[in-house]
Amino acid sequence: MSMFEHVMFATITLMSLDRLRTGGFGDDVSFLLARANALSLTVGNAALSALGLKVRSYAVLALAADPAPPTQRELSEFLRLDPSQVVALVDDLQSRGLVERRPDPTDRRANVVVATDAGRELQTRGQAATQSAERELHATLTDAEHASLVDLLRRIAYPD
Amino acid sequence: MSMFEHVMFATITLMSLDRLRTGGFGDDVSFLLARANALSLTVGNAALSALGLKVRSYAVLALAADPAPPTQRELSEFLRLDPSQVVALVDDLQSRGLVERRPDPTDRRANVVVATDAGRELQTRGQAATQSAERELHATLTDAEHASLVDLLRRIAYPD
DNA sequence: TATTGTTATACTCTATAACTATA
DNA sequence: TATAGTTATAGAGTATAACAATA
Repeated sequence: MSMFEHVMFATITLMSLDRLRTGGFGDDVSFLLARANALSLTVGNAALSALGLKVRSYAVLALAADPAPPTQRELSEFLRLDPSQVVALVDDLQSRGLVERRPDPTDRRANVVVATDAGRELQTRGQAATQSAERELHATLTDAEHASLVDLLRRIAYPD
Repeated sequence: MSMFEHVMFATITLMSLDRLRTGGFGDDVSFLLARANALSLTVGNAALSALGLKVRSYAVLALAADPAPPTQRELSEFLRLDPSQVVALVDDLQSRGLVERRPDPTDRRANVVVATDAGRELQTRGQAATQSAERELHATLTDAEHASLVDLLRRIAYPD
């Protein structure tokens, strides 16, 4: 079953799952987090696929387009990826001319990953695509609720 | 780098990532969702590993322990797993005597997955382990905020 | 000595298609 | 004709260790 079929099928048959989600388990934060994230990933990847990007590669590109671009090590920590996975992601984006590896002036071991002009252009389009997809996913949330969700998630995502 | 080392390292060096998460991208709901879920998964799997469970297998076990246990198809839809993955998960739990496949009285094609007594006992212990881990992860949230988070996540996880 | 990036490898998870038995 | 479960297989994602260059 393809992911698309799965999503459609799950939507169509969602009514029949009401009894499962009322069984106590369906209110588990970790479970809701997993399910919400799975939906978000599916929708995000679908929205980015026309640009040849996925959520992962878009995240790297977006951070590389930041005024203060990250080293590979910082990408690894921030995105919770193993350093060896960052190598593969950056290799791919670099081979497509979207990012460059530049020597870190303050540490010759480190590479700063910085978006090219083409990369910035694609990042802008990717941002529009993901924001549109996100709006669809959060359509029932008011602005205040959206802000509240960001605050609560941030406190879990970045335990201080 | 092992997952444990990664978590420790990420905690220690989190301060140095402040500038990344203030770059606009760090407030993305989809990104926060991914990061919060990754943390939740890591903590949950760690808490369950002593019981020989992971978040995935615990979820199946918990649903099988429900008074109205699910069919494999329902597990597939609810957990957003391909039916073939459910086969493997149930095979594993069944080989350990934690769940049984029972014929669905209303549909001879379907299997109802129901927890054994041993499965229920392990599920109880798993619930304690995950709840404890979850409390740690959400330590800074008040009860009202926790309830609010559940409500908001549920509206994203189950688009009605 | 410790850290950054890299390579290689094994492992887990996910996606896809084909099959069977029932509906 | 469609659905539930199963099997097999390929692909994507992840974990682990070892290495060269640099701190």
